[in-house]
Amino acid sequence: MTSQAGSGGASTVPDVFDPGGGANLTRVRAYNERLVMSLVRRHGSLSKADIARRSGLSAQTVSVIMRALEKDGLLMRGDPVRGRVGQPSIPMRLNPDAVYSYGVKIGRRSCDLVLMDFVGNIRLQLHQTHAYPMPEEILSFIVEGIPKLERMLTEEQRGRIAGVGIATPFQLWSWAEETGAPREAMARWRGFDLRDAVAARTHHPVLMQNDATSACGAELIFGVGASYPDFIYFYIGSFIGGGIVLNSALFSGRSGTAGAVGPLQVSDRNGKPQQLLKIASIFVLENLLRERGIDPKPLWYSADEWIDFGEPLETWIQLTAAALAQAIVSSASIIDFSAAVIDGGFPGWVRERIVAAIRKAAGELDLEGVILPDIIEGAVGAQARAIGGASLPLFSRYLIDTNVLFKETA
Amino acid sequence: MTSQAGSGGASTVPDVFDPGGGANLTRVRAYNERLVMSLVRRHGSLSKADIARRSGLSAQTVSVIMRALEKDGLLMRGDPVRGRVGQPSIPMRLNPDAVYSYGVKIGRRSCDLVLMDFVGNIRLQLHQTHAYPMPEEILSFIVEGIPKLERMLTEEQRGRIAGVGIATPFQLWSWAEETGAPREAMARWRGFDLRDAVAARTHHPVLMQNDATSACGAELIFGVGASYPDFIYFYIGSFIGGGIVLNSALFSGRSGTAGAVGPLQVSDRNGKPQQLLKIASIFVLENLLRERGIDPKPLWYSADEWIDFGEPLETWIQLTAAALAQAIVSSASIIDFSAAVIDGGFPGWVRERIVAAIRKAAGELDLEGVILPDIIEGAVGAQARAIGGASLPLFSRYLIDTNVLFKETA
DNA sequence: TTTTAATAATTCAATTTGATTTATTTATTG
DNA sequence: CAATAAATAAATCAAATTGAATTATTAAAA
Repeated sequence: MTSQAGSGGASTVPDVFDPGGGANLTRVRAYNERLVMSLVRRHGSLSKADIARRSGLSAQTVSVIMRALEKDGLLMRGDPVRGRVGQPSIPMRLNPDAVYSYGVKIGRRSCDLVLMDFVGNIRLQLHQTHAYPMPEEILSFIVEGIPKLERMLTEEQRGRIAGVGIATPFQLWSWAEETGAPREAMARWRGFDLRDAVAARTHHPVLMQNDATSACGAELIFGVGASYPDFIYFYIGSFIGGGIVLNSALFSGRSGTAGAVGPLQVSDRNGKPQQLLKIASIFVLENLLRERGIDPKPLWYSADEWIDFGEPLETWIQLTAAALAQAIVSSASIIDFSAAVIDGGFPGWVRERIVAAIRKAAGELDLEGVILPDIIEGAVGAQARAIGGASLPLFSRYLIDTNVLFKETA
Repeated sequence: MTSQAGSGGASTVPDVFDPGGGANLTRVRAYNERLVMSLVRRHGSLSKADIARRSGLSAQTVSVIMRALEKDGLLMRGDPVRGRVGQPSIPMRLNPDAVYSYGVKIGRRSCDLVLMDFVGNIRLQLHQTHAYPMPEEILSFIVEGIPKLERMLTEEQRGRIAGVGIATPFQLWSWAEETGAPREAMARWRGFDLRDAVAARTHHPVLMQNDATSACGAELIFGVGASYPDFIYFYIGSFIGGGIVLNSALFSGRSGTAGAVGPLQVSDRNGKPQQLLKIASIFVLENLLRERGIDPKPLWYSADEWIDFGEPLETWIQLTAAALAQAIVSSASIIDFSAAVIDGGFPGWVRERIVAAIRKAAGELDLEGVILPDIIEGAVGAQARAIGGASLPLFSRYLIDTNVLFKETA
């Protein structure tokens, strides 16, 4: 039965890979608490009886859990709802001030530090622009920015900060060529562990994740996640990236690069196989503009201030849409996603045009045997990456996550 | 924050999609029991202390669980292992006779009914060939075959049958054209629910799953699953199909079609975008042989009796490998699979040549930004689909499955 | 060769945790 | 006032953990 297993490619293979660890009572409680909070978050507000029905837990269990969460300040009771037979129900909702967390977004032209509350509102914010990102500069921006923001909080509020989540492109050094940053300068990112560096200079827990994956996470918690249990997310930035949600959970994979989407093979307009990121990225539009003697700078001032560049923009949109349509069909035949979510560093009217073009292009492909996912626009907006970063510490402490139940077996 | 969510494509969208239900004590126990059995299965045999270390559960808990499983006849104790300091350990292994289950494979030219034991050995077997599969014939074969096999078992053994698992291609009627079956006859599969029909005529629980997904499941439990926590699986039959394993669990997706892989977009030799199944399927080889005036029948007698057709076979292998290489790279940029497993309805030497050709072809693609999965041969062999079918009832009752912990909230 | 120490596997008994069950109270509509 | 639904208190039950004890073995010292 288990005769031979092929000789494998290059990497070494673990002898036997164990499934997750065991479950116990304490973990069940932690899991159920997170479940309750996730349900409340999803629906805005729910009564204890509602939660009991939706979770399948007994009313008493839910009552105990929710009273504890209320006592901890995580939940707040709303005004009793009358008008139906029986005792009025008391809707419970998340206390926006229960938990804060920092989100950092590192971009090609700018860097953001935001303080987000428990329901996803940005409360405080710092912004810095740069010609190209440098490790030392970014590090100071973060570790000096944090106390700067904290001076605007009370002692009590500072105690409710869950941590710092950094959303950054991976392998920053490989940007150099296309973005015009000096190669030697960018090479300094190699071997520089930003997470460790920040962690060494703040007492908050620090988490780091790919920027597109983070934006995807923001969409899961605060955007389309409530409507779609699984989706593939594309974030069109300087380079296109993405993320994946399965069973209402961010799936980042064994190596953390699931949903990278950039290297997806698509056919270009000449029918040649090509990587998706060589077509559906903003740097391509930038080059297109330069070729036509147009100054591409307006692309970088602010995502909301693009001007309509006319023909080159339309050309780029068409090529991008054709490539994304293929990518969506391919991904749908691997995982039956219920939606493909499109967002990026551009204004809403560009996103709208891209989505419309993708829908059109997808309709023209051979769809036999595939169920085409709903192709929709992202709902979170320009700060998706920073918000996704900020939600990392929330994920790790308050949001539903199957892994809460199982022990680490290291 | 949650302003607009795009207008969606065609399908209707649920208002809010809830996460899974709550967890409780009984379910924790059920989960831990399955975990113990999965660990024992993976490793062949393990002592209680080994299980405690690997699961993170306390020694006492493991002791209680395993004694109960032994009492139920699911586990057997082996000979004490001496030679190390301390009390000798008692290796526990699965009792092969603890549970039996039926597996059905419906194929283009034949149908199999097997009785599998708890460790994946086929104990009894029926085989039937046909020009093309017809609902009534298949149904009689199954419901008459079951009592036929059961007459060879003792009363006691019959009581230990977990159920029937059917592995079948979906949408059988859409085969007609390429396989030369009469279109009207195949149309009878439309609206025929084989699962219900079988369930109505046997007292065993009946489960059904796509044939390629089933083969993938067999590979997970009895094949390469122990070495790779996540992989994409390709089964090259009349039409190529596949399956997906994530976190050591079969992922079949919302609609059950995850891992269908057939509609994956790849470039054909002329650079045109084409569906994978139009290139990497055995019916293509069949047509190739016919074009050259060669009788393709040897393809269908038995998977192990192919003859070397020379040039047309080599051509098909090269085209198939080129297409699969692209499919693997695309899938790896969506999910960072650790392996791509190749199997199909052909002899081992063909599989070997295909895998070698894929490795070569993959090396020639643009791999920037992707980690190429190990490309390996399937380890289970010709009966993978039937074995995968038979393991469905095992999955549903004895194998680890995160869902065991959570309530159905319907 | 005998004795003693160390170690590992296993199990027993008591404790703790947390969900469920049952019964009760409260607030509302019709 | 009857019916109904929400919420909760007390008692019960299931299962994992903790700490201690038992058993079987090897390794090393006398």
